[in-house]
Amino acid sequence: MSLENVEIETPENFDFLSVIHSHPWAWLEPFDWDEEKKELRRIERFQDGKVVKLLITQKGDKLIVKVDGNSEATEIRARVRWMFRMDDDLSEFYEVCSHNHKLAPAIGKGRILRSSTIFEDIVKTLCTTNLRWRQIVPMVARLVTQLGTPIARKPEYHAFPTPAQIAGVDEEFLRKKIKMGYRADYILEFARNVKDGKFDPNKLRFMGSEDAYKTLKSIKGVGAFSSAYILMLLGHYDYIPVDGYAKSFVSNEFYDGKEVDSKEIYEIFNSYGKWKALAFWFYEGR
DNA sequence: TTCCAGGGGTAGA
DNA sequence: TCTACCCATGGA
Repeated sequence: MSLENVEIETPENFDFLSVIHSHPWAWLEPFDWDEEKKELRRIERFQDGKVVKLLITQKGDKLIVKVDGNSEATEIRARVRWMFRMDDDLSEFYEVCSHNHKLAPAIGKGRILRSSTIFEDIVKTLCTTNLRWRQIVPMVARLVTQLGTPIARKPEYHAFPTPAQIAGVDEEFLRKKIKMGYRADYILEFARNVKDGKFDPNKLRFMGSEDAYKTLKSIKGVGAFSSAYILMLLGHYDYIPVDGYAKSFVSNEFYDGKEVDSKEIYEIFNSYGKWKALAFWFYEGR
C-alpha cells in the first residue's frame, strides 16, 4: 500500500465546509466526516475494480487528497472535482443573492456534495424517503458493507456497491438483511435496469432539466420530491424538492403558519428563475 | 400500543 | 391533475 497526496486547486468562492454541510451525504457511507479533523473520508472504487481510501481536507486554496492505495491521480482529481462541484459556475446565483439580504449569506455557498456516480446518488435518495435520519444511516451502512467491494487489506472499508452487486441479490435479501422495507423492490429494479443497460444514469448529465426530470420520475420509487432532489445534485435548480420540511419552513416564513402546498412554495421562489431550488435550499434560516 | 418520519405508487374521480 | 389510501421500518 502506498500513501500519496493529490492536490487540487479550489476555484474562487469555494467553501469546503459549506459543501460538507450542504446536505447530509457526508454522514452516509462510504463517506464519513470527521468533525474534529475537518476531514472527509471516502472509499472509492475505480474502473479497474481497485478500491482505495481517500482522505480529503482543505489547506489554503487547495484540497489535499491523501490516497491510501494505488490509483491514477488524474482519475482521483476528476472524481473529487465532480463530488465537490468544483467546476460549477455559480457567479450568476451569487449576483441574485447580492440583491436579497435573506440570501446574502449564501454567497460562496451553493455547492451541494454529491457521490462520485449518479447511480449512487439515486439509490441513496431512494433510501432516504419516508424514514427518520437515524434509520437511514444504518440502512445505507448495511448496504455498503454487505454488498460493496472491500479494500483488499482493510476489509472494514467498503466502496458503494455497483449496479451489478445490488442486482445480484434478491428482494428478500434487501428486505430482511438490509431492512429496506418496500424500497427493496424499487432499488432492485433500478439496479437491474442499470446493470442491463436499460437505464444509463450518465445520460442525465447531458439532458436539460425538463427531460432529466421526466427521466428521473420514470424510475419506480422516484417521485416529484426525489426527482427535484437528484436534479439539484446534477446542477439543475428549477424544480424545488417539496417535502414536509419545505412546507413547514415556507408556511412559517411566508404564510404566517397557514398550511401550504407546492403551488404556494413555487409562488415564493419562482422569481429566482433557474436558481429557485438553490435559493430555497440556502435561504437564511432554512 | 400507537404514532410518525425532510414520500411514492396506484386507483378512481 | 387531484385525492384517498396503502406501503415497511423502528424508535419514542
